[in-house]
Amino acid sequence: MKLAEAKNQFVQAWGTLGSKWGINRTMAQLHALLMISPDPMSAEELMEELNISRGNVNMNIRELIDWGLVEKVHKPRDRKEYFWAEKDIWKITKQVARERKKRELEPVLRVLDQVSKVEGDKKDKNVKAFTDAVSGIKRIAGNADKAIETMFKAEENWFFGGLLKLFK
Amino acid sequence: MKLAEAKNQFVQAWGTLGSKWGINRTMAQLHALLMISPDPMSAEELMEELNISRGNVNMNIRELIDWGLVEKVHKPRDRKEYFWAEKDIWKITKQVARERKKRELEPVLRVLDQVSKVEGDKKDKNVKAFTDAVSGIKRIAGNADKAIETMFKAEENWFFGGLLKLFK
DNA sequence: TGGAACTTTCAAAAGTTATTGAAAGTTTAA
DNA sequence: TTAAACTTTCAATAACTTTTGAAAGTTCCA
Repeated sequence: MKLAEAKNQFVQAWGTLGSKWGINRTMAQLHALLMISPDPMSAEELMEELNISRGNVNMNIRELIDWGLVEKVHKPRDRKEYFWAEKDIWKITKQVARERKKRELEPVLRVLDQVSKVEGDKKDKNVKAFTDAVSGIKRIAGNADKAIETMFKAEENWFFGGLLKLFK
Repeated sequence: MKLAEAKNQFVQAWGTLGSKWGINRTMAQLHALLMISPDPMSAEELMEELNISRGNVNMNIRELIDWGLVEKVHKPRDRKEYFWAEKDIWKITKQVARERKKRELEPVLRVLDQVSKVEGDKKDKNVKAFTDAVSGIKRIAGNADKAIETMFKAEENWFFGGLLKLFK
């Protein structure tokens, strides 16, 4: 397989994966493209490679910057902005986990705390089913939370070594 | 907080969470409703609680059944179908992980295997950046895959006990 | 200061996904 | 076999999300 073809397939696959996990397809494709680019890329190059408008590149790159996955870089003697993506997959994984935890897990945990204050007869099977379900979810979500926190502090080695040793 | 209000907030929160993770909001809401219901519910009850059409209930319940999270149940002397959801959060977690792995992780791993056969000069920095990125992703994805496989075999206790002990 | 080179914004258009509801299909029991 | 009670399907449409592109904004430097 030629590099151009391989790149293309990779960018498509990353876009599809992203969209199945609630990430804008274009944002994921931009990220894919930057991840496999040894050099920072300009808006023009990104527009060109993905056949999308300047506005679209701008918005999605901004979002990637907001997620902490991409940075602007400036080349000396060049007014254009270039974009560079973190390439260490372990750092990317941690960063995505950190953001999703903050944006999605934490708000739900707050609601769970609220609703677990439900008042009512503990003998009522409806109340019991509700509180049982909520406390179960809180328990697992709280543990997922701790797991992510630990991951932030951990070395890549912990994941590729320690965790897997535990598994076998 | 009254049960009715708490239920409502929970259903909304679960729906929002689902939609941010690529799961149809209605499907997630139906799941939430069934998780906190001590008894199986009929299509009518679900339509009523969520203010949605019969067709919509039917499609999304079918999807939940397909994900292995909900079952049809029949009551004696009643032609109606009722729906019941698994309530053990550990089983739900494992089931969701299993399905997403099959539907989303595995297809990507197949593409990664394909594209890592890229031909070309290993000295070319573009080829190098590409193969480095792809092999990094394969490595982490393969490990996530193993982690999920292990989770399938594991007891809930492994997660709530062993894993967390390792963490501290 | 003016204007070229660039980036950002945002309202409208296109594209995608979810929902409805009516019609078709199925099952049950008399 | 019939018809009532229920479920399923699917084309139309509504709702939502993404993308465009032209206009506005910014920055740089002659």
